[in-house]
Amino acid sequence: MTAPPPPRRLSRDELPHETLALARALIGKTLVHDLPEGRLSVRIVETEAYPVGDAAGHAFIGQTRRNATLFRDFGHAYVYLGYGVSWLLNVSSETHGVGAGVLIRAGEPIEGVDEMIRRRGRARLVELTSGPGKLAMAMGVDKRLDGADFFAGGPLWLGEAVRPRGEIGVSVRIGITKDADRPLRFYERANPFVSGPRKLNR
DNA sequence: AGTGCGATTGACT
DNA sequence: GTCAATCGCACTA
Repeated sequence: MTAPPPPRRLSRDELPHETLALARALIGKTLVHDLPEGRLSVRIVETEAYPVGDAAGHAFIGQTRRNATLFRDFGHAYVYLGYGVSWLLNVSSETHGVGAGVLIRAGEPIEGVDEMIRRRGRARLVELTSGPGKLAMAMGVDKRLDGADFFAGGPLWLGEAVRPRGEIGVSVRIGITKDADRPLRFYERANPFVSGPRKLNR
């Protein structure tokens, strides 16, 4: 077995800072977490945008201690606990003082699959990272990484695409009640690691 | 101090 | 398909 070539780290200006463009651009890119146990990486296949002024976004109520990372400049990890159960990972977008971000909802396991299986307590590949809480758990992402900079040489980073991406689908976002009709969810069509009901994924 | 509510998941009918 | 678990946070008083 030959290990796949490591992806190159992306720099801050190789991705759009604007929220919707970022959500689209992240599809196909690599999310990496380097740990003592080894490298965990996924190919990002699903995202959701939470732009400025979006009533569904955590930043809508203004800056609080919980959502402070969303107001940092582009490229910081906003990690919060959803439903008291799951950690969810976002990338802060726009510029300092502007509360917006992109939720990373699903990925396709690339490296560290055995470790992901251990962390998830599930052996089936499709159950490892096909949802935002699952992805964070498999990738070893929790509150400790809130505020981490994706582009400062740290253990959590974004890499170039490891292969061309397929056609991108767009749908409404999953699990929200406010601003629920906006087409702000992006995913790679026909990718088995995308979350959500199949009818949303066409 | 008490209340209500999720950017979810997994178990179960 | 339905539904409970679980808890940090924002808000009210």
